[in-house]
Amino acid sequence: MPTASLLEGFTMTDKAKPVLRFAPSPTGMLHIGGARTALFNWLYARHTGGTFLLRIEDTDRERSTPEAVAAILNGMAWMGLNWDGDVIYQFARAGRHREVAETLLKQGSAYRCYATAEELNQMREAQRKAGKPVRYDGRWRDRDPKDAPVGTPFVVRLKARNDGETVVHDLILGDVRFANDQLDDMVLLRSDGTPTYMLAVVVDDFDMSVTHVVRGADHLNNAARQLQIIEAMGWPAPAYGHLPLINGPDGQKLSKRHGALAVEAYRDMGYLPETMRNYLLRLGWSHGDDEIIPTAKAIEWFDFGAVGKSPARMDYKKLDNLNGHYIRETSDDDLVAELTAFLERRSPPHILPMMARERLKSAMASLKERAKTLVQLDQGAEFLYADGPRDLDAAAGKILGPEARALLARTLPKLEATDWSAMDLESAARSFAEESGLKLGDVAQPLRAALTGKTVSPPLFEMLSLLGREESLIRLRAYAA
RNA sequence: GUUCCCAUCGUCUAGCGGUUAGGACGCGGCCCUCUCAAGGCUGAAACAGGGGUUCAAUUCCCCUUGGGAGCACCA
Repeated sequence: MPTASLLEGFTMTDKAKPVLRFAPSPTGMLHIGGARTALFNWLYARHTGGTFLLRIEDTDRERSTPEAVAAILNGMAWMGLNWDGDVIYQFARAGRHREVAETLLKQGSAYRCYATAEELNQMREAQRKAGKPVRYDGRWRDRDPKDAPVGTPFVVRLKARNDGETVVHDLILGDVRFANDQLDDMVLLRSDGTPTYMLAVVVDDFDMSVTHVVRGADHLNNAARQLQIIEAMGWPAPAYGHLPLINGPDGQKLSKRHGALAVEAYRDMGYLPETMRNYLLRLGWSHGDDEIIPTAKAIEWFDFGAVGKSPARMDYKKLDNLNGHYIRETSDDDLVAELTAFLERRSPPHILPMMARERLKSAMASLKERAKTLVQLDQGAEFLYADGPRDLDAAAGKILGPEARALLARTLPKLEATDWSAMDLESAARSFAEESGLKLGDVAQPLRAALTGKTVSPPLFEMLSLLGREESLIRLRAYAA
């Protein structure tokens, strides 16, 4: 029976609507795979008007940390995945889990196993040597409890059926069948009396009225085992959906070696949450030929039927392209705010002066065309941050040789004669180039190098005008000879 | 080893028995152009292999091969 106290938190739960959950274990950051699992759960809940719960699986006291919990919550918040009701902490429910184990024990669906760790290791070793499948051999399954050694610690194991088969009806993979004799008697309660994950998920999902268990495909095998517990308790089974895993660009398992696994790392690399949602969604899910799928559309369209079955690889080039799209799509004001916040998050924080923000705002329309990430946006905007002559980067230094400096010097009077509007500046430069038998580009590149310190920038004459006559001339004169 | 899952361009994918096998990223070319982008046009690029089923297989079935996951008193 569900405990009353637990259900109180979910008064908003509509019994007729789906209930989904994301259930990470707080042993590390929210990584990209977890983020996608959370996203798919969230999308389906929002699509159906159902409920999306967050449960922290912290039954492993050794490895669970408060820092990891915070990281997961932050990651979810950044991704824009809001959950309904309060966060549920699994460890707090250990009493209830034990209660279920007791019930199982009482009704004969579970038994005490007194095998020691060394004993089990030997057993597995022998099985491996003999080339046999490695699994618990059921040595205490049918023993008379009277044989139990007194005062020895024991675990509680499920007395699983070993005939017939268990079928996982999967929303994504279809029916997956497991012969019951392949599944051994899993531990429900450890020798210290704490519940294992296998027991805890089943009990919590039932108590939380979860209707759809959607998680990584690494749990597919577990589904069969969990179904056995559910069957033993006579509970209704949830619908399952196992998402294919995400691999690294090389097709191998996504690991630290590929870098940047935590969702926060993507934030720090300058990706927008909307980009991450769109990218992760398309990694394994499709809607015809659609590529650009804003979150609102995703909610409208999402369904498990269109989830692919095969594992996908991360493609950073495509991520960049998508991010560039969403950066261009973002309003100039919002981007200034994003970039400002991004720079302030840095260590050490970079606080932009008011003047720089003003310039940023004016230049943003041009700047954002050229950036795929906030990092690139920052780099492209650097020349706006402070006054005075620019330091030249390598390429700009190469351009501003003696000849170019002389040309720059000859160009200056022509510019000074204008009203410093972009249009006037450009036509002055054009006619000067024509008179000198040069192309506009020949005249423009030295100007650009001196003005920005780089060979790449937003349109030159716009930038001259934006920086103003005074500031521009200071920068240009510094390199005119 | 064993159980389970998967298999269309380099990558993400559309396809749900009959298609010139489509789109996107990336790559090449052209156009635009003060640089770089953005944008437009365009090119190269795929049904892992072998058996069946069928008038007809990318599509359905089997095998092989290749990837991946699970096999703990972790989750």
